[in-house]
Amino acid sequence: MLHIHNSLSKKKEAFKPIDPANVRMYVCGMTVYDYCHIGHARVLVVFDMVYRYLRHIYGDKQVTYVRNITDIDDKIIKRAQEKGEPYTGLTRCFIDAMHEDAQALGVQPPEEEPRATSSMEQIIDMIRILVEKGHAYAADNGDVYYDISRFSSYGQLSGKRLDELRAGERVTVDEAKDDPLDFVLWKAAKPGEPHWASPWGKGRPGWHIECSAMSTHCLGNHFDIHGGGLDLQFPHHENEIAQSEAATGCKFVNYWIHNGFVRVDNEKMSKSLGNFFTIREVLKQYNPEVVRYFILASHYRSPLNYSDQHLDGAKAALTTLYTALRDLPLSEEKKQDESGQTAQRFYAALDDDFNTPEALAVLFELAREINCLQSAGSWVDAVKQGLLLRQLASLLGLLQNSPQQFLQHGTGGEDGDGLTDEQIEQRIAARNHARETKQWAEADRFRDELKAKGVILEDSSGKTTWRRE
RNA sequence: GGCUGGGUGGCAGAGUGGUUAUGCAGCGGCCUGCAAAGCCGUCUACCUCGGUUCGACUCCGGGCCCAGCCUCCA
Repeated sequence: MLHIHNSLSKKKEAFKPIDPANVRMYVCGMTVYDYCHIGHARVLVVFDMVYRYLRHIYGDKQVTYVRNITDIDDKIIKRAQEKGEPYTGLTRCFIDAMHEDAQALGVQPPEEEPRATSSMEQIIDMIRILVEKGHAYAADNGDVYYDISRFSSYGQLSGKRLDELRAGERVTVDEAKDDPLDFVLWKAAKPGEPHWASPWGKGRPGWHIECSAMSTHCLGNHFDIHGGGLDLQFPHHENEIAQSEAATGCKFVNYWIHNGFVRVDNEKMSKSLGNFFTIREVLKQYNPEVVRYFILASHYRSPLNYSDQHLDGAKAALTTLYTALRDLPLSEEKKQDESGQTAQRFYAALDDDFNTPEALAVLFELAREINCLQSAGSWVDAVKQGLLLRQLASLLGLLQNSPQQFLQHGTGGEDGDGLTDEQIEQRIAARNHARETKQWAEADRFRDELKAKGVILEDSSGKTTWRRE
């Protein structure tokens, strides 16, 4: 049975869906004013894995995954002004880029991808309800604020207490607010800013309210899982709970999942620190599957240190797995029996709060078994286990490419050596000709030349195969 | 300052009150014309000080160190 570490209770809990026929998950997506970085890649990949696993348990049609797009906010407006273009052009560009990045990483699209600008009706509606219920107030400056004092359990998710927050020196005082901790639901538009009409005048939504409005609109007032990066826990998710529960009168979310940060040199990767690597930058150097493996090789709640060494390690590990599959005919579509111990251990690992490192360890043991079966000549069993390996790995979105494709062209970006497959094959033939007449120096020269260009030759069972390192 | 989370072998990274994580790297062997890949074997661990226990890396307490949140951020 699946257990999830719930940020709300800070404990591992058995996962019990509200309705097993429709398991509902909402994840906070991107604010689209720049390219996605590796931190965003982690959110995309981690929750894609969660999504895959939920569908495995409850059925493909029984899981609804919603991931929003924030396509209007201060930063978007600022960036568009800097670039001297309409904000819609800017967001369109980065939404497309995000979709490209996600697809490259093998991230399956969610069922719904609501955008703030397409959800104004629901957003305004929720603010109106909050005002009517006395949980929000319109200030003199045209903004509408959420009244924190009316929501008694505020701080539950982030483990914060109101008096402690107030004691902190970093809460900025805004004259228009009744309480410095009140947060904005509706921002009055300044001249020249994009705006929408509302009962409180022209303006745009605050950041937090859009997620409350979109999630409850798409998934209902009460749903199963809400996820996002750890940095959203406070104040974003805390505020979402306050807004949603005050507006609907229902419990908002049962399980909160937060993934850990990506770090660079032991420091959080973030836009504000400027120490980020964009996904597309990294993909010039590494195969997207390597990036995916790198992300899943750590537990989702642990910090993930980014470096070339770690990606090189991920590539080596993935090469080992693909090598085990290399010589097997894996075209068969038949589903493999999963009642064996290996598959059970794999699923037990994922059941334990999505322990992907443990699950990967099982895959390596399976790979070794396949290699042993192959060298023992047990081809039927080797193929069976090979199919099982690929079947299990599909839950992680790994090993779905052909081994040949990964091993020969998996370097990421272009094959940098300028050699075509035919040229490589020609040299292999020339080398094997030399080997037949025992001209070893000549044969080694061909191999060394290819090695210098990053092409590794391997002679096994009377055949020569090649791969790029 | 308040509140979280964490400190595991050369590196990365799981886990457990007494028994092999796993990957990469190293070493020895098998295989190979030689390699590579693969297989077998093998060496490096559990921040520190106390406590509980027959026994703790694993539980409890103190300390040190690191990261994060308290402000936009996945």
